[in-house]
Amino acid sequence: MTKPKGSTPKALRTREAIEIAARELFAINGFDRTTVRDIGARAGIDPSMIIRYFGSKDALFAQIAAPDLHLPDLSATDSGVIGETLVRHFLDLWEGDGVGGGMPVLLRSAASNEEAAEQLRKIFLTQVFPAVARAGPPETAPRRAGLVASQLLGLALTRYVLMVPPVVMMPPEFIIRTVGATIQRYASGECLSPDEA
Amino acid sequence: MTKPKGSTPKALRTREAIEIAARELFAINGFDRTTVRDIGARAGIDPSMIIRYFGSKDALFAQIAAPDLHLPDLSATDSGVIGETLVRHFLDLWEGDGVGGGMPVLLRSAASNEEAAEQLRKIFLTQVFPAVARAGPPETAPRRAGLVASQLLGLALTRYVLMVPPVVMMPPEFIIRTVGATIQRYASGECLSPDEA
DNA sequence: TATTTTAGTCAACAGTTGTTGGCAAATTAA
DNA sequence: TTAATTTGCCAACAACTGTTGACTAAAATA
Repeated sequence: MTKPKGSTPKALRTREAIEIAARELFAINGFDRTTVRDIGARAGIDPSMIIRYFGSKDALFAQIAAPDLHLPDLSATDSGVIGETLVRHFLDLWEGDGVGGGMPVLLRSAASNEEAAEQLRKIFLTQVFPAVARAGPPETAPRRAGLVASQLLGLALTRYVLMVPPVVMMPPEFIIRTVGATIQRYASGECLSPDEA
Repeated sequence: MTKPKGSTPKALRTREAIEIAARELFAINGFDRTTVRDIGARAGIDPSMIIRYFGSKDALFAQIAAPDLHLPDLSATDSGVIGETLVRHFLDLWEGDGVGGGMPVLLRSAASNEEAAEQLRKIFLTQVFPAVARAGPPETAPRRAGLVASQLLGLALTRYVLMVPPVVMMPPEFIIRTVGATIQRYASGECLSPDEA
């Protein structure tokens, strides 16, 4: 035994270097415009290593672009501040360099990469949907979650990808208050007629 | 004289065929994943014609992706239905196959194409901004327009590009009412403190 | 009709892409 | 230290990219 192919300390270090470089480049340029040669150059290793470590460029992307949103349990928070809580959480996630940085990666790539789009729908389904669902009547849960997603992703798109000037300049507290109020209305369902599923 | 290089009826027909094919493919696959060979095949002509007619792939894209939103003059409409009017207008534009179809094209491509992103910012600046500006106090105009853009583009993103199921299923009247209310709040500035520019 | 101009095709170019096999160097295990 | 693996680099591949020039067929002009 004792033949760990790819788990020696040196291997783990370069493996992580590749992941970091890939995450940065995918976030900046998207999937298509990021080449394995670019990633290799940034990680300081030969491009061929990327294939040997991850099998293919697509496989590498799949491993990079799986962010955990760590959404808070909204059923526990005061129902009056659900919107603010959600927006604050997302801004903290996106503004920092944490693992949630996988979100801009997906947003940049989802436009032309069906796999990335599927990944984003999955995140929406498994993380945003349950969190929003508990904040209102179950019948209207899909629509409430859909509206929340449209505003939240629109914010991320205009602020981090398209970089529309006034949206970029807005201080976090301002966004939390204004957009938070919208999310609040969507999530609670106060904007829906009682008879529409 | 009488040497119109590219204005003979036959030339105009194939030129239009190229534009149509390009518009469709750009909208479906985005800029990067659309090749001149694909466009040529769909238009039924040799790929080299595309270069001879438009100069380059980028030039073709620039001509395709310049949609005119034809936004209504909101200063003339009742200030109470500004939101609904705007959302209804965008849905009509996007839902149909008209010239406004250039919007999904841009949205798909803007993620990885800086030129497309710039184009989208330009459209925002020259069309959405003025329309929204007249609906409230001038000092808050940039922020109001920014918020409007974030919700409007988020709607287009989730409904036409990412195709988040519940957002796709929403009937237009539902969107006009719910999202329209949000746009109304953003555009009028009723969600802003009076002292924040 | 004769002639000039244009539309269109073909083949090929130079560059870039993801990916692979062979070989030297370094690290690990004994 | 010596032997066994594995990390890493190099060169090259096949496929695909946008783009170009030469040549043929068609159309417009006279």
